[in-house]
Amino acid sequence: MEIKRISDYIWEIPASEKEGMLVPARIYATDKLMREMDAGVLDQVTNVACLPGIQKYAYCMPDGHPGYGFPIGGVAAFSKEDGVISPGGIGFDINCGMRLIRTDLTVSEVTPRIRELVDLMFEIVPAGVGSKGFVKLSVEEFKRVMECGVDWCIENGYGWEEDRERIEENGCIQGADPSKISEKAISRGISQLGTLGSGNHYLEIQIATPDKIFDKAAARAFGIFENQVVVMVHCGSRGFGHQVATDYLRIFDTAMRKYGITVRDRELACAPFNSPEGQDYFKAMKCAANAAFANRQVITHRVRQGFSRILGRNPEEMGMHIIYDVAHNVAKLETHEVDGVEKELVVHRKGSTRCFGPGRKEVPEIYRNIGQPVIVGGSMETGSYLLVGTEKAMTETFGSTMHGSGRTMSRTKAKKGVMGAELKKRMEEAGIIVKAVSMSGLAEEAGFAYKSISEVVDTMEMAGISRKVVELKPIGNIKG
DNA sequence: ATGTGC
Repeated sequence: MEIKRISDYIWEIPASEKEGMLVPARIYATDKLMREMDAGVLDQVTNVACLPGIQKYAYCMPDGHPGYGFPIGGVAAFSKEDGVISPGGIGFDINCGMRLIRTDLTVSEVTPRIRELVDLMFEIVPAGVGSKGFVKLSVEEFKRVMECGVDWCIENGYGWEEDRERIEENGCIQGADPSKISEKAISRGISQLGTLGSGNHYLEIQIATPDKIFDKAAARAFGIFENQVVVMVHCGSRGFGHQVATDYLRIFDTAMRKYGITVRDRELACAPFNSPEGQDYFKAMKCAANAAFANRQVITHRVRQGFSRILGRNPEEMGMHIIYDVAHNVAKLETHEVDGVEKELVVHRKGSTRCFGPGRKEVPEIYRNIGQPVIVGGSMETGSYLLVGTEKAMTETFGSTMHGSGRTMSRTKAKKGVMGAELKKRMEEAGIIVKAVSMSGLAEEAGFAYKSISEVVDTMEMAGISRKVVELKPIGNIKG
């Protein structure tokens, strides 16, 4: 396949390279990241470029790796009028996302209590495959969670009024319709509120690394200072979103025949956005997205309680404000400029993050003159970043950036590379106290199984899409 | 990612 170099950080596969491509594909990467990019990504991103109604380019971010149909790290925007919606472009874990909670505490106050803190968090935030939460819901209440997301949590004592505005979509995407959700999805999801899940999902206690505050103005706006303790939460909609995706992939299989859509790969199953099937999925997807916002909210409540119990002060006194919560597996209706015209588009982000620049109405008022906070998780050994969106992202990538490190090897291969117990020991020697449900699950998340987060972050910064605000280093990790 | 797969 011919790959054209557009700039130091942008590569393009012309639409002439594959039959059926409607737009070119663009990949953000340095030379090194491009050389190491899985060939499956190039195949998938050019398949996406063939989908009806796609606008401008099919994108892949530098953390890209192959996923179900679409690459993880993908961004694709479709015309609202004659484009499609595709579960493969959103991911099975609908509204998998990141939340960052700040504190006024410093490393020296927390380090002496870190083992107790990790132990307590492990106890009060259920993790692992099939884990159940502490919140008991009736079917009617669970449907309220689907419709209201974080609003339900705040009304029921799981959050502060101010939390709402510090969450993408205020923690509640309008238009969620629980009548579009199967019984099976309800039965899987009803007991999972406030749970982490497994895989690379985690709760991490981190430090704002000294000398690694890159953007002083943004750090000030986000309430970040050197040696500060913050808490990062990475999880999504658990079995609930997974079931929604499974249900609608089946429905879309037949819908595609009905609407005469052909795709290069069955995993690209989609339906016209304006069809009844497409709209039903969009409404169901919003239910799962709101459940995921609520999931991270209940976990936040427990994080505040846990810190309070160990440190003997109330969460308000410790300044435990949410900095931001942002999805990296979701489709949204957004207005973007295409060929000089403002258009409403169905923007699919799968393993990519919204990163709106200053001024956009979607950016909370408290951050509007700075830009939207972007939370990206590295591997548990290497650290994470808080970034900020830019003006350039709005014109180049539909206001989107990377989401994390991106795997470089399979889970099976990672497990062969290190034993869980050995990794745990190595991490403790490096000052990271880790408590995991599964030791083999821990090994799958070893740092060597991921791309370098700093390389990926630097790529997006040099491309002008998102800017580094601060690097965050882990001192405690809870995972499934 | 996921009550881990044909």
